[in-house]
This record gives sequence, structure tokens and C-alpha cells, in this order.
Amino acid sequence: MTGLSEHLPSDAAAPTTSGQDATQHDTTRRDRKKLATRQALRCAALDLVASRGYAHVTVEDIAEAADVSPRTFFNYFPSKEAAVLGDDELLGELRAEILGRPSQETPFQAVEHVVCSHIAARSRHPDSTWRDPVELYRRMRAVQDDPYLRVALVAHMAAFERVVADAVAERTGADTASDPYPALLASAAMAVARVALLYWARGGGATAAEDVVRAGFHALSSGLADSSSMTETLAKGAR
Amino acid sequence: MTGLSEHLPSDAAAPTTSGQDATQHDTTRRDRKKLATRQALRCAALDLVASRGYAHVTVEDIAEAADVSPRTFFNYFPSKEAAVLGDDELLGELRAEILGRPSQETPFQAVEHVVCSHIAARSRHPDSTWRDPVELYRRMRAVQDDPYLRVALVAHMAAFERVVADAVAERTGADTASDPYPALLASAAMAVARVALLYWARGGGATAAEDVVRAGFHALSSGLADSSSMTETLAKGAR
DNA sequence: GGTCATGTTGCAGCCACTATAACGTTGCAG
DNA sequence: CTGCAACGTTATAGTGGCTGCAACATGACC
Repeated sequence: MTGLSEHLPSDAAAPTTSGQDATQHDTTRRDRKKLATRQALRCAALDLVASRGYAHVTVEDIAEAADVSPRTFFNYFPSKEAAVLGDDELLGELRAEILGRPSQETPFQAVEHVVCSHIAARSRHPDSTWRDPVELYRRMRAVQDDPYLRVALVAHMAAFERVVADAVAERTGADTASDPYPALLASAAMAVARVALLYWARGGGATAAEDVVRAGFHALSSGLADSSSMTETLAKGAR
Repeated sequence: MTGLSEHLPSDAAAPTTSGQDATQHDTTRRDRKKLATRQALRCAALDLVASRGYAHVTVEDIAEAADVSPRTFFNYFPSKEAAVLGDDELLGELRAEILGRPSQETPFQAVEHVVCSHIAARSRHPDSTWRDPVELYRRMRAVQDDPYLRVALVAHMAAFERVVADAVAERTGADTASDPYPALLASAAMAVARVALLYWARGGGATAAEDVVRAGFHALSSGLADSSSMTETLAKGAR
């Protein structure tokens, strides 16, 4: 956050799907290696954290498991947390998508839609391999199981809050300094997403993540009046 | 968070109000010194952070300013953040007060009431000296002004979320594992409190903190439907 | 005044993270 | 295919947050 942020690759490309010789299509050898290293690091991080707990894994361990030097780890991730919680490349998309929603939608609707569809896309099912070899589900399991990471996730999502708040303000022409609504909506929405995702992970992925999140937004839009506001929606969806 | 948490004193006692010879009433000399040290550390931390920014203040600086050894700093606070964000002793009160609200109140009402009255109590006015010589307002100013602290505050409040969620679950007899409502309510409430307090600090304390928070809860209970849901309430309150 | 409990300190050490400067690879142009 | 330039990797050394431990000092109580 302080530095120059010249962190190199991004997960968001190169499926490396089942086809083994999709190796050469418009990515150079360098890019492929970078991506491989990044994935190895992420994967090692998740494995180690899952088995030992976040506090008992050092950056050195992760680097070793991915067979790179500890210093190299920091060329890919700005912090140990980032390797586990990841997803930073998604911030830009989020902004663009909120701004891109039809203008007759209320900010609430726009945010709900964007958040839900993002989560739907990256959560398919606990064992699908879509584009991120290290998946949302594993991350959320790790977070759910580790007290330190539960706190870290909240902090991590502060970045999302800010982006969402700015995008909402831009949509409505509000001034962030004088109008607390964008920040309020963003924070509440991220709280919903976080609680819902952890609930989803806790339940082993039984209900689709998207449905849990949508139920959370529904409860939110009903003013959180009633403890049944969410469970009912979920039960209805499960039928 | 990992250790034994045998951190010693607590702010929540000994007004040391204007009377200078309230020095001996049922506090021992030791207790008074501890409290003084704690306050000196907190105060030094806030001063230094306000003038230089969080990242450019070391624990050594704070300890030096309070005239204790760096090691002693960690006898009082588990981390540098804690010295600035503080207020941990408040967690127990929060739980008790939520459980103590009349049982005909909905969880939402109970949480709203407790949060609002807490904030009302500790925010009186930017220059009052009530019981905490280092005040909520200064803290929120520091947080508002420093990007790192904005994130840290979110993480810090995760502890509150948990306590509130547990208390709500206990009130309603819900099972935290199967019912996401308590966590959802707690997270949303803390989001409201946080956004409102930062807004309050940004505005220089013009509107009473309590009113801003209450407006936030009102917007939340209206489902965040509309960007005017909060500003209108605020305007009405200001009249 | 003696003694026990409690708070303070220095020291040694772990780990996250950074700056810098070699060093090895890759890509590319001739 | 050769050599150069861009780029990624690594070792080294250092800063700072934080902890455990073992003296040491100070206040409490008899």
C-alpha cells in the first residue's frame, strides 16, 4: 500500500484449462512462468495455512513450498495475508461494473447485482475449476477456521468498501465528504457479503453462495427487522 | 490476541476529575501510577500519530514520549494499533448491556440503543473531559486522517462484531452456526457505527455523534433504500 | 524492616517486510 | 546464433513490531 505496487502478474488470465498444450497462445514463456509461480505461492499458502493455521506458517515456509526465495514471495504479494485473501485485481472490475449498471437502478440494486454476480462467478461449486485454481471456497474455509484470518478478512475488504463507496458516489453524483450514504451502503453491502460467504463456507457449500448472499441483501433491504428475514429467504430458495 | 492477555490496567476507572486530592480514595498508589502510565502512552501515541502519521511513529517513539521502556509499552497494549484504537475494556460492558435490554425489544432495537448510548456517553463534545482523557473524537480524527488506521479500525471493530453477535444470539436463543442473522445484524450495526463516527469526525463534531449514529441506524432500518434516508434524518435532527 | 507481589527493564530472538545491488533468464534484433 | 536489453530472482543487510525470559526495582502489607 505504501510502495510502488509494481507487483507483477494477475490471476485473471490464462485458464491453463485441461488442454495441456494451450501453452502457447498469446502468452509468452515469461508470463506463463510468472503465473505458475503465483499460483504455486497461493496454493502453498492455502495448503499450509489449512493444515497448520495462519500463525504457524511463515513466509519462508510458503516460499520454500513454492520453491522460490522468500524475497520473491514479496514480488508477488505485498503481505502474507494477501497470498491467502488475494483477489485484489478485482477492485477495478468492481468499479466499472457498478458504473455500468443501468441508470434506472437504485444504488442498492446496482451494488447487490454486481456483488451477487461476482460471487456467483467465482464460487461455482467447491470442486469446480473455473479460472482461479485457488478458489473462493478454500479461502473462505481457511478464513472461517482461523480467528486471525477472520479479522484480516474484514480489514482486507475495507479496500472493497472504498471502491464501492466511490463508485456509488460517482453514480449518484454525491459528494463523499458531505454525504455518508455511499460509504454506508458500501460498508453494509460488504458486511452482508462477508457474513454470507462465511456462512456459506461453514455450511460446506450446501446452498449456492450466490443464494446466501442474495438472502443477505434481502434481509438488509427489509431493514434487518426480524431474525427470520434471512432464514426464510434461504429456506424458500432451498426448496 | 494470541497470548495470555494479562494486560494490566483499565481506563474505565478513576476519573481523576478536577479535584486534585481525589488521589487516595480507594485506589492504591500502584493503581494510580499504572493508570497514569497508560494514559501517558495513549496520549503520546495519539499526539505523535496526529503530527507525523501512524507509519512514521515507532513504538520506541511512543515509549520514549511517555518515559517508559519500549518493553513496558507492550505490558499495557498488545500492539501499536491498540494504543491508538483502544477501548478494549468496553467489550464486556457491551455484552452485558445488550443482554440487559428489555426483552420486548427486537434485537435491532436493543443493539441500536446500546450502541447509541455508548457513543453518546463517550463523545460528549470534542473538548469535554469526561472519563477518558484520550477521547473518542481525537481517535476518530486520527483514524479519519490516516489510510492505514482507517483499515485498522475495521479490523479492530471485528471484536465488537463478535461480541454483539454472540449477545444477540444469546438473547434470541439462536444458534450462531446455523443462523446468520446475529452475525449479520452485528456486522451491519458496526458498519453503521463506524461510518457514522468517521462522518462525525470529518464534520468536526458539528452534529452530535449520537445523532449521526442514530440517523445511520434509521437508514439501516429503512433498508438503505434511498440516499436521502440518512441525510434527511440528519437535517431533521439539526433543526 | 522484611517479605511477597507486582511492575519495569534489558536482552536475545522471531518474523514480516523493504532497499539495494548483483545475478540469471528471456526476448529480440541484427 | 549472438549479443544486448529488459525483466525476474536472489542474497544480504537492515528496520520495526512483538514475545519470552530473567534480573531488578517498587509499592503493599505484616
